[in-house]
Amino acid sequence: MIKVTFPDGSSREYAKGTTAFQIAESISPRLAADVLVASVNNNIYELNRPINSDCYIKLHKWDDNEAKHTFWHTSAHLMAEALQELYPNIKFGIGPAIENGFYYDVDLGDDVIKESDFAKIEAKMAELVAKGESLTRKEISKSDALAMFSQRNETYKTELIEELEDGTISTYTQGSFTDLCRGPHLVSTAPIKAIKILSVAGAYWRGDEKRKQLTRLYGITFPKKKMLDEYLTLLEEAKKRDHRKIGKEMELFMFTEMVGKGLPIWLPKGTALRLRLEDFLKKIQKRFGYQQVMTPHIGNKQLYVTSGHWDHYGKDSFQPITTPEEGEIYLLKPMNCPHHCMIYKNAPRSYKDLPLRLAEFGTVYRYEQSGELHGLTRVRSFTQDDAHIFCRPDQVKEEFIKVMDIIQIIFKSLNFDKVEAQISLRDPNNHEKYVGSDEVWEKAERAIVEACQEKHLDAKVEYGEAAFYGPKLDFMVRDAIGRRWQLGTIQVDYNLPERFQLEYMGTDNQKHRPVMIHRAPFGSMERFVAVLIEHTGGKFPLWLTPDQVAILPISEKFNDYAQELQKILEEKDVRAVVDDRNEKIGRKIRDTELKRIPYMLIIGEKEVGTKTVSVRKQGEGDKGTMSISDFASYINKEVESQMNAY
RNA sequence: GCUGUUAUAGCUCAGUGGUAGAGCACUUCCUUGGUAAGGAAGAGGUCACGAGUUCAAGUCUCGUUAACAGCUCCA
Repeated sequence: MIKVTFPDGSSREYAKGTTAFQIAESISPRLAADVLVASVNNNIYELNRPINSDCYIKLHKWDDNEAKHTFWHTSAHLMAEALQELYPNIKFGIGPAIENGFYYDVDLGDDVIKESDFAKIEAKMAELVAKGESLTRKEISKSDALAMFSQRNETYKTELIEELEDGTISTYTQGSFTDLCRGPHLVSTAPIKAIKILSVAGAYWRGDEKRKQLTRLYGITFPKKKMLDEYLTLLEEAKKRDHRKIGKEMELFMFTEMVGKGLPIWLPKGTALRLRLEDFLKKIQKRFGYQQVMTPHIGNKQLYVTSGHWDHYGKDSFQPITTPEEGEIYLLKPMNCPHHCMIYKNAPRSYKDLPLRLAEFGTVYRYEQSGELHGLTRVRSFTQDDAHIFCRPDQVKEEFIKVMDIIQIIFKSLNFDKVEAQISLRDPNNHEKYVGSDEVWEKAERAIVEACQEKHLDAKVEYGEAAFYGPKLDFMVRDAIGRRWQLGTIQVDYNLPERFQLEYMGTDNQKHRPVMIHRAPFGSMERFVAVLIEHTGGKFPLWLTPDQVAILPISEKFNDYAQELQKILEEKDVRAVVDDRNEKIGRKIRDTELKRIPYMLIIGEKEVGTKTVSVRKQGEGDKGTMSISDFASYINKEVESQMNAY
């Protein structure tokens, strides 16, 4: 007998070799029907795998991620089986479960899968599910695996097998389809009741641009049709928050082919919003001892040769600008740091001058690959809320922590609660990619890790993600459909001070090298505003929103009073617009609600007579009447409390 | 850059090789109203751009440009 312990602490005895499914059955038929996979001592087990020793068990139903993951992994195999029947010459790459669904990378030879083929594939998958095929696992030796897959001409699979260790290789078979796979899987495809192929795309084999591009087919499945419908509805809803859609609706920014792709144009309302964000940060930076600077949009090529950027990015950038004067070469600036280094060098610096914190809303130009451009989140011209802190080595950690504080203030005051932090370090296997000595890198990496520990920041460490000149700490948030974007960033740099020969005079009357910290709390104004739009669905906080109040006269007779009111509010720093159209009040309210303006003032005979306003809040309805000055101070108080939240 | 998809009025989108459409927005007129769409009329088009097939192309083919999803990249 073996002793099986359950999550609630209770335990039962079963015969050796009992399966998780039998255990579920022994508890309740309902559980047996719903359970998809089990964790046995924290390893995922198929339901039909015998359990041979005492263990801790957790039975997973759909709601557990373990179950979803297994469900989708099996669905990937099901899709592969369908593809094998539909495209006999197919070769398989890999087919994992992902956060929402699964994909399979396949080589179709000369065949092409188009969106119009999805229905056919879905139908074939459903047909296979109806057969009620079960999945069987088989341990297989490396030589047998190689023989089996090379006989089938599965070159991608054999490449994978070559890298596996003998004794750890297994296959899963359902129907006529056998896949190299570690598992685990559902015991049968029968629970897969709702199937949707989502999209098709190219994907490089093993993520390598230089290798063959395979066809990647994305899909998602559910145990119930209703769940699929709900998921698709959720996707539709998320698309309504897309910053590109809202940006157009609210007239915040635009693009035009005539100016060029990836070159955003800020419209008046978007500019107002952005300037308010910039002012907000400037105020904080002033408190933290920063000084604003301004530098040109181009710089001499020599500047970037010195910084090292020319070597690293010269070929993949906007190409140099030449002048009528022979030999003059300029580059559009792709970052502000070299300019700021020159500001540092403009005067001899003493240890007493440090830290020197130079801030600039610096517009930079980067030649992003055309397929990478994306709304405001990835553009070719953008403005960094950049600053460079030049400090003594002993000040690095303290300065780093102060920057973390600024970033926290910003995220907190804008209610960004789901921010993920990531420490990006060197790829330990490939030091060639980076400039600077090992010693300097280790020092910088240690400073970041220690700062995070000191601030109790739960940051994920990623190797190989560092910039070529130094390690960094990034703050990421997700957009409407779950894609991650980097916003705030802090980077320690021992490299540029070296290259630019930056110095300061120490207490010992000797020259020393300062350390440089690059930082941008928003990341870029473009990307930050994009993410802000998606987080708020365009309903910005009162202090930020371009139009705070809409004045809605009941009829044209009250338009004059409305104009007067607008002026009074403007004098008290309240941003108001008047809707003087010849429309009924119901219509004006509806249109204003849809424009996401936070407050509406309805004025008619009553209000004109008593010098009052009838207040309506967006999304909440009628709030009653108050005097004009009461309303203005009410708005100002709300703005103030939002801005002083930090 | 690569794979797939898309491009028709300011916006959202119909359109079967045979006279270019709808709703919203816009203009004018009527209506002068009390908390989410009042009524009527009008104007608005190089069907992204360039070739080709055809008696005839918004529609079919090819190329270019841009956008969308993914891959790769992201100083």
